[in-house]
Amino acid sequence: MPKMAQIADNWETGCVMAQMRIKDIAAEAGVSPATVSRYLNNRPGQMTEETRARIAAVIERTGYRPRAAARNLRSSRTNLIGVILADIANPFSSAMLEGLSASAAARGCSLMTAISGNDPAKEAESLTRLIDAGVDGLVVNTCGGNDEAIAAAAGRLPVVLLDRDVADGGVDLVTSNNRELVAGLVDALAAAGSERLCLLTEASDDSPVRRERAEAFADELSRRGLAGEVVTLADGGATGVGRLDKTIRDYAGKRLGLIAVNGLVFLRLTEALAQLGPSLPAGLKIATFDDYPWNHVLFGGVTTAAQDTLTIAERVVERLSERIDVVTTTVGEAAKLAPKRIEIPGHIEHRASTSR
Amino acid sequence: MPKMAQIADNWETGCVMAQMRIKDIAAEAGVSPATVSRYLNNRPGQMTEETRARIAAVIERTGYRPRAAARNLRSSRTNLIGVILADIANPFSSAMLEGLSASAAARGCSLMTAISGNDPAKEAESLTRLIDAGVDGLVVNTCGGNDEAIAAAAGRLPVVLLDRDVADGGVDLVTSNNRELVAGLVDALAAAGSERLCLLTEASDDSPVRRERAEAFADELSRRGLAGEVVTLADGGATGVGRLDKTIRDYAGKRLGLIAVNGLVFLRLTEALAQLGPSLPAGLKIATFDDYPWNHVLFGGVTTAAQDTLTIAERVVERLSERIDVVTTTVGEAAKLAPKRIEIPGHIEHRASTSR
DNA sequence: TCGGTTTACGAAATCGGTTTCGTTTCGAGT
DNA sequence: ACTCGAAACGAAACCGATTTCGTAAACCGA
Repeated sequence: MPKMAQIADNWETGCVMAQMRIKDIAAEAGVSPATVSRYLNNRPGQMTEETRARIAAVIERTGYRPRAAARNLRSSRTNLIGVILADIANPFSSAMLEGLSASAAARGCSLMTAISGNDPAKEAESLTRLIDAGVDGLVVNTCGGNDEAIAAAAGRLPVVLLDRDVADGGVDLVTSNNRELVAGLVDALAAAGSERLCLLTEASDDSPVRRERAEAFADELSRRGLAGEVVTLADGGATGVGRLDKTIRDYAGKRLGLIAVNGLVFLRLTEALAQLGPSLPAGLKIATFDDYPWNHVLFGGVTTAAQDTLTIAERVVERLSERIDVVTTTVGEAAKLAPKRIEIPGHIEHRASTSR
Repeated sequence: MPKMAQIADNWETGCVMAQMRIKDIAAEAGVSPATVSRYLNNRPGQMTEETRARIAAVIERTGYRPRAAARNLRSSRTNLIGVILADIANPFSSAMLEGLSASAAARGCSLMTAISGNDPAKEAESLTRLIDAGVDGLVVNTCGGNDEAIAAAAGRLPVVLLDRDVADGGVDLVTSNNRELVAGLVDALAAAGSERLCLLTEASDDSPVRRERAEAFADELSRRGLAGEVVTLADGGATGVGRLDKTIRDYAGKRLGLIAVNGLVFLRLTEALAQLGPSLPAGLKIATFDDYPWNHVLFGGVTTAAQDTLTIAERVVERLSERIDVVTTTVGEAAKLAPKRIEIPGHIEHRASTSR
């Protein structure tokens, strides 16, 4: 007769049957807790096929599930991945979360998420909260302003940066190949006959991503000998729209091509264009980063630099797993993985807004 | 001299200093671990102000953080809230996640998230994975098809449903006041002069939310003596667009008013309208559920039934906390909270698409 | 000054797994 | 048949906090 946990009768009674412990299973199967543990984690130390079957049967029958807290305590591993996102309203982040969730689940891990809302203080707080909660590793899409804290965290546990790098750069980073995407959009506009190109950005956005895209844009222009500039919009609706409006009017009919550096800027561009009329002014071509759903619909389709979010997510989790394995395997400070920068190719969705 | 953990020297050496345990802190402060624990959880049993200060000083100096796994094991509480979302691409879900994250953090909890992607199998798997991970409670935005499993889960731990109910209904639910929102949109269209109203839905969407909105729509029409119907689009782009297109052409010029039952349907509506021309056909008025960013921009602004996502999130966490407190406080099956349905009022954003 | 009640705190049990280490058993080689 | 090495498994320590229970000191009114 097994020793029962709590109030519970366990079997064929249909009643409460709360909380079996590993020793109950062991007793019922006529083995030791250690053996059941080995079964649960299919450990190298094999066991008789018969033993295995007996344990399996008992677990099946009782519906036993090991308590994670106990396991975590002893093994100091939680199978939890912490994710800090700067801005969940951004579809890039949503898509990323879905991808991360799937990739993590495939490895038996769950996600603990925190959202900074682009607030460095919240981000810092999330960092410590997730670490305190005992995550095995951390995925950070930083909003900036915590570079030293993040680097410090990366010294204490596996960290992989998502899309946005930190200053000193000693941390793994997975990102899109922004330079090639910029080149692709410039290609599309040039092919559509644009002679002068503008990259539209926001003043408040000083992220490495924006900077990288702006630099690539400038390089690309000079490489091709095209005219153009980076137009920085003031923040807050009105001014930005006014500025845009002016730019567009100035160049209307002059084969202008516009690239929105991200989806938000593109929305503001749309707003400005709406004042001119619902279809694109003649000769104006536009393209944008970030594959938002409305890009399929607005202006009959907007040419878009789409990131391969699923692959990015998969590689982030993959890299994080590598680090986690290294940490839990190796002993000292030996065998540290060198920080790595992983670029995932995106692609250009050619749509009506850059047709000739 | 305190007994040190692991390799670590702890103080003013600037070196590794890994992993202090509560007994190290206790030893260094000259008290027992029990007292330190009381300090950490500021327990009723007070301590001398001097003792408190001494412990605080040691913790401050050493940067000690209690290991969550150990705490979880003993107290069988994790301060983790599980969240299962059906479709993260939906801005409603993103907004909800942000709200939940904030509300949970305010209560010292973290979020474990899973995304079902509208796949019942994934949802079921997420359910067990989160429960196994030891979450204190669960927030579920179900995709349907797991009603019994969810009800069963609600019997074992606190569960609050988000936006979508389950069949038998014995579970807490927080949702918007869909009936009033429907009435508000009908109001807006009627005020704009629409004589015949259609509610556009998708065949594949058989969610309780859609049903509730459809019923409310029918009721509202008959209450006002207005003509109208629920138009169900076939799924998959082309057919749906064609059907829409036909509906619109049939009624064009006849003071037709359209309501998209959700943001996705609205996008498809936009697609169909794009074929007719970029501005709304004369006499056609439109309105939609879900406050997506593009609603501000398309057609000069689309009248929208906006849900109060922040309040919904706050109330979800609040209700869940209540249940968690009850569970951890009371002993037997006594003092069970009765299931509760909480409706959070939303509001109508009146924009250009329903101006006269 | 003396019983009686708080208050402050320590010793030790406890949560439920994992892991180490040792013992027994089994099979193969000579 | 006997030895030896590997395989299968059990006993007990262990992870690091919380919590119960007990005790000594402080307080307090009569």
